[in-house]
Amino acid sequence: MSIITQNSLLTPHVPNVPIKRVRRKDSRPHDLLAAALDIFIAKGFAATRVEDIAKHAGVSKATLFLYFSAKEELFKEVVRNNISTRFIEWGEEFEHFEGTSCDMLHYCLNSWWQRIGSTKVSGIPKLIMSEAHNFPDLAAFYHQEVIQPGNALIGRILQRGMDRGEFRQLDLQYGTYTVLAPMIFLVMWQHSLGHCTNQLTPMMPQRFLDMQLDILLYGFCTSPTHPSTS
Amino acid sequence: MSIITQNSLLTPHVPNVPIKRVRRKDSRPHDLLAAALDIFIAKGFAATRVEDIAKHAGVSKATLFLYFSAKEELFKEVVRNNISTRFIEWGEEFEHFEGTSCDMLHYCLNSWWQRIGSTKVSGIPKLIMSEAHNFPDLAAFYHQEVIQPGNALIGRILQRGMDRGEFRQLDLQYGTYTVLAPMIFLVMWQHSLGHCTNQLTPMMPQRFLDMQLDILLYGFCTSPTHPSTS
DNA sequence: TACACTAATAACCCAAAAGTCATTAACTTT
DNA sequence: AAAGTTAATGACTTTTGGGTTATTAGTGTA
Repeated sequence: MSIITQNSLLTPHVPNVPIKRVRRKDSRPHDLLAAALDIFIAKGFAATRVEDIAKHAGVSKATLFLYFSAKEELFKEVVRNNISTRFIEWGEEFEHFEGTSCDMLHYCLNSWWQRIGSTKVSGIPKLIMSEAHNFPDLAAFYHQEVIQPGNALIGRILQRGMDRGEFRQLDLQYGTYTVLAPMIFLVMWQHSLGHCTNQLTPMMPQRFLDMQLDILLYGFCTSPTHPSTS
Repeated sequence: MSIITQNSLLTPHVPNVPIKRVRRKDSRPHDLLAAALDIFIAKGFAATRVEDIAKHAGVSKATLFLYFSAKEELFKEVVRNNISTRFIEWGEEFEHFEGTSCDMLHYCLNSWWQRIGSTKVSGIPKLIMSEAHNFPDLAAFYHQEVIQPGNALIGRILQRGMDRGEFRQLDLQYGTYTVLAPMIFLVMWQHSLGHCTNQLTPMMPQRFLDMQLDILLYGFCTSPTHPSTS
């Protein structure tokens, strides 16, 4: 933390030997967004220092502000890049989905796990839940950009299940929360107290999710037995 | 934020008129803990300024440090005062519980809601889940002081239910998580994105909890119908 | 080689905030 | 009421971190 810090991550060099400047206008935004994702996830929003992101991307803090007007804007862009895009995929997949609504809910949780839950991107929902209160602008942005489309997708599955007589008549809003809750719990747990517990009683997220899905479908479905995990 | 800030909350006074000092050695710790609870919950741990707590309690920052050696120690004391004490109550109540294990689980969630979930104290678990990663010491403390005893209590109910043939054979660990998840979700949601959603689609926690308990018991119990919410 | 053009940066500014300490003033005792 | 005790505080130190700006140095062109 003394003199050599600068650029030490990517181009370690002897102090007093001036650093070779590199011009890469095209790749900077991408590099910065990748670095931002890592650091935001590791530290949270408030605790992240913009300078760390810059260093991680191999540039100076001033360069970062050349490409993003403020810390909050940078973060928003990270969300758009890593999450918003997912909803387009899901939307299309759901459009053409063929199987039962049980399968659909199953598929929903599983693909969420593969694309978000099990990846580092899961740090973003955790970050938002954690800091929404201190950054109401970010909260509103995330609500509009992620929560609303996400809940709409879940609601669509439930509605489909009810329409096809596969699910009981459910309250859409609370039914959605019921699907959402295990995902939020998992994300929060793994990024917080999970680390304390895991040495003593390691938690296997897949297994947790399977169990939740089981109970969930058992409660939702009209037929007494539902098609178990295939 | 200029000259008058000092003590403005409790004893607003004209600038340049020196403040009357008050000596209340006995009540200071209590006052400071009460103030700390409010501010920590409102802002979170990192974002809370010790000086705000002091002002809220009607003393100077230096006075606070006279009674608590550091911000973290103050917070720990808040946890002990507001949560740890609850586990003594629950432990005793569970010792003498008479009814079915369904009732017991019902009672567990309901008294949690009344004593923690619906009160401002619910801000503490939310705070911990949010900031555990940045303050590993606090996380470890909370894990030992709250999570372990809490999980033990839940596990006790599940074990009791299995022993008495009321519940199916469940994995204790994941069964516990299944009970925990809706509580964590509720607390996180209400203290974060809940504020965004509540104007559009207000969520009624009681109703959410009832529904969760319903699904939960439906999945846990051996008898096809369980005693519904009485 | 000289000259623009602009990507990149070092150095700076300013505000916040945890913790410390010498000083002050309220209470107690005699 | 004078002296002693100690609760309370103002003022200070130090570090941190978001954002700005004047300067530097790559790159393409003639």
